[in-house]
Amino acid sequence: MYALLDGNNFYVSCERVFRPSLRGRPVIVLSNNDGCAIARSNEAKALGIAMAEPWPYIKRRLPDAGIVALSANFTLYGDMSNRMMAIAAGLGPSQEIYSIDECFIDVTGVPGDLVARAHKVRERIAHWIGVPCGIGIAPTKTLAKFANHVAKEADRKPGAPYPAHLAQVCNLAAVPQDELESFFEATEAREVWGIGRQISKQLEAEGVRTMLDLVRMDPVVARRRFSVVVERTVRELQGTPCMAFEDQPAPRKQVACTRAFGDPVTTLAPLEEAVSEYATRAAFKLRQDGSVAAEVLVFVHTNPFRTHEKQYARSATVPLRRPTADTAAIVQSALRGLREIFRPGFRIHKAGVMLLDLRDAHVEQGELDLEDDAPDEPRVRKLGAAMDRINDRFGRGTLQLAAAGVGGDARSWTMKQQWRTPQYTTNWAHLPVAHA
DNA sequence: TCTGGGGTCCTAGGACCC
DNA sequence: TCTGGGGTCCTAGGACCC
Repeated sequence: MYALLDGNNFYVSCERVFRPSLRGRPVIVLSNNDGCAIARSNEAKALGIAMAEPWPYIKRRLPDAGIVALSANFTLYGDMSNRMMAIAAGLGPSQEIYSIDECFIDVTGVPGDLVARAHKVRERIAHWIGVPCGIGIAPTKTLAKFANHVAKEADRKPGAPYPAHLAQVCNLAAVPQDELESFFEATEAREVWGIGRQISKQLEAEGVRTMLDLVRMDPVVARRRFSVVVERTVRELQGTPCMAFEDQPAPRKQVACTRAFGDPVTTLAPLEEAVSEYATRAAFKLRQDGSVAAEVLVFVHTNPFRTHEKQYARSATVPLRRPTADTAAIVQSALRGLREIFRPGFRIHKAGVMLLDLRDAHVEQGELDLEDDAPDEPRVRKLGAAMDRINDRFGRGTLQLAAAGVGGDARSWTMKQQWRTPQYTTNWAHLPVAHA
């Protein structure tokens, strides 16, 4: 038996904890570069603001709605997430953190009234963290996701199709079969976890419109007509667990740092700065994971939405001399790749660095040192660790490679973040000051 | 006259998720 | 003011091996 707990409108709820005046108002959080909406309060959803709707469109469409738009503050959300997850873990013996705002908890064998226990955890999170959340309980992960959906809808719009007593916490296993089927019938197939835009279109063509149609599908047919992925979803909806519970997160297989620019870039120099910075950040993530990379991929492309502009998109994969997490080696390789793919005459909109073919840093393939300039790995690692400690203590960017650029204002490529809120919980300098 | 059977590994592209 | 960023998994097809 699984529980799925997730924060309601998580990013907006985090912002509201520190600015209670935002409660009851339409609030949205924007993507990097203040591009489009990535989180919406219920009031914003009621205005018809869609996920990923570009901010300029929203403003033009709803100039007088009193919408509050905030730039994404991932440092804050990450810290609030850690706090929420720590309390959520109390729901059962093991937890899988699935994303920044949701986790599965294996509640198999937990004694007592599961629903009452879930309500207590919810209240504790609301009280201690200040973020509202919903909890769904069911025999499989896919059904737990649906139970969570029911809990949220019953809270937002009690009555039909989901009764008020299922608000906030919904244990699907306690819902009678005929009522359950009425829930399934009231839900479109595309709402199901794992059924996206393409598959739902294909399902519709086969006459599968509601979740009930999907539940009644023969898994063998699901596999033949679609894929093993759809088959698993169907089986999960029928109550057979097909998705592993991963309380020990598997090591990542790739690490990326990519950004769209605040203003388009046309020359090599600022691109080199940006790519150096992205490579530095990616290398840092890699060290945090305890991994090393064997390949660096760098890419640039123009803005694909500006169809009237000349388009250009290229990437280069550069093998590393030996697997490493050394910032200097990774930056050098990324820059080498960049110089290979750069062509003047285009308005470059986005660039990124990806580290591929990752391995465990503790498993090292020995080799004969036949070159004079072979890097001294232990010293390289010490240098990297020392830089990380200094940056951890004095702030990110205290020490950096000169390649990433030094001229503050000259860094025109940095993203726009016009309405960034303070890092309330992680930065002493951002603490509010009370004046007597 | 005319070309086996069984397998692995890699890659690109598609689909999905939050 | 004009469209995010970071991931995963699956599949088909090609190259290659014996």
